[in-house]
Amino acid sequence: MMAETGGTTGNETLLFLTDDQLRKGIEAMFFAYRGFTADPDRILTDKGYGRAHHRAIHFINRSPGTTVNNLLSILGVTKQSLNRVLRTLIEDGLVESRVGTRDKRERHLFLTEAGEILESELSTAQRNRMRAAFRQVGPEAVVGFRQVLEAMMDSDMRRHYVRLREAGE
Amino acid sequence: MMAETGGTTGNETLLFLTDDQLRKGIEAMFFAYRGFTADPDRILTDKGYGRAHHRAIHFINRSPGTTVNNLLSILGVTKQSLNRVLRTLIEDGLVESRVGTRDKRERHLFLTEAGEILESELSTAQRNRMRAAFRQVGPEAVVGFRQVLEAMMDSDMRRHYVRLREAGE
DNA sequence: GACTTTATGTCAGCCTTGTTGACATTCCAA
DNA sequence: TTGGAATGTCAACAAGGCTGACATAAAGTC
Repeated sequence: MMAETGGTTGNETLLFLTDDQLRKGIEAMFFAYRGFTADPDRILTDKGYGRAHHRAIHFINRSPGTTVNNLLSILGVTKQSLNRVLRTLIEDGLVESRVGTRDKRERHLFLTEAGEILESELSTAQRNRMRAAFRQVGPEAVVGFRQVLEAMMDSDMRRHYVRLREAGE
Repeated sequence: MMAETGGTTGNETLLFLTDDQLRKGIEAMFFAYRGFTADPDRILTDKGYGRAHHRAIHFINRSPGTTVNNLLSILGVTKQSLNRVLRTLIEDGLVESRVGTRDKRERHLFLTEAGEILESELSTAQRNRMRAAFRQVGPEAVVGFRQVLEAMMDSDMRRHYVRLREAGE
C-alpha cells in the first residue's frame, strides 16, 4: 500500500527506514509495552490498584514533595483523573499530601513507609524484566534502545525525562 | 533504596545493569510510548474511535482474513471487549466479516476500502514519527532498540511478533 | 445419531481511568 | 481591595477493560 521510503534516496544505508522496518518497530513497541507493564500489573490488581496508581507512585518516589500540578504535567492526564488516584492512595496511607508552606494552594506529595514498600515491590518486578532484557542483548543495544525512545518522545515529555534523568545522576 | 546491581559483579562492563540505568530505561519506555500513540490517537478521537479500534485495524490489515480467535490471541483481550470494537467497525463499514468456507464457525476479517484508507492514515502518522526517530539516531541504534524490545516481550507475544515479522519479509 | 468440544456472538454488570463542568480556596497584581 | 489566575476537589459521564452466563452453529468423537 505504501511505497518504500529508503529506496527513494538511492542510498542503501537508509534501508532501515523502509516502511517494513518501521512497521516492525511499531509492532515491537506494541508487544514489548505489554511485557513492560505485565509484572507490575499483576501485583497491582492483587492489591486493588491499577496502572494509574503505579505511575503516580513511581513519580512521587522519584520527586518527593512534588506538587499535584507537576505530577499532572508528567503524567499527561487531567487533574480530576489524577485526583481520584491520589485520593485512594492517601486514604490507604501510601501517599501523604502536605499543604505547601510558601503557597498554601499547593499540595506536596510524599510516599509513606507503606508507599515506599509498594513502590519497591513494583519497581523491583519491572526492573527484573528490564535487567534480563538488557543483559541478554548487551550494553550497545541498550544505548540504541534509549536513543530511539528518546527521539520518539514529544518534546515536553523529553524535557521531563531529561530532568528526571539528571536528578538521578 | 535498592542496591546497585552492576557493582556486585566486579565487572565494569556490567555498569549498564545498575538500578539507575534500568530506571532510565523504564522511564524512557513510559514517555516514549505516549509519543508512539499520540499521533494516531488524535486522528482516532476525531473520528470517534479509540486505541482499541486502531489495534484491531492494524492487525487485520497485517493478516487479512485472520479469525476472531487469532486476533484475540494477538491483542490479549477478551472476546467481549474485542467484539464491541469489531461490531462498530463492521457497522461503520471499515471491516468485513466473512463466514469461513472450510470451517463455517470461523469469521474471517478483512478491511474494506474505507478501512484501508483509515489504516493507511493511522500507520502513516505513526510511521512518520518512527521514521524521524530512526533517522535521527541511525541504523545501529535501531538494531539495539529492536533487540531490547524483543527481549522484553512475553514469549507468546514474541511468537506473534516473529510470525508477523516473517510474513512481511 | 448422540454427545462433546470449539468458535463466535451477545447480554448484563462491574471496575479503572480517561473526560468535562462546576466549585472552593488561595495567591497576586492592578 | 477586588478581580483574575492558579491549585485542587467533587460529580457525572464515556471508553474500554473484565467476568459470568448463555445461545448458536459447526466440527469432531464415540
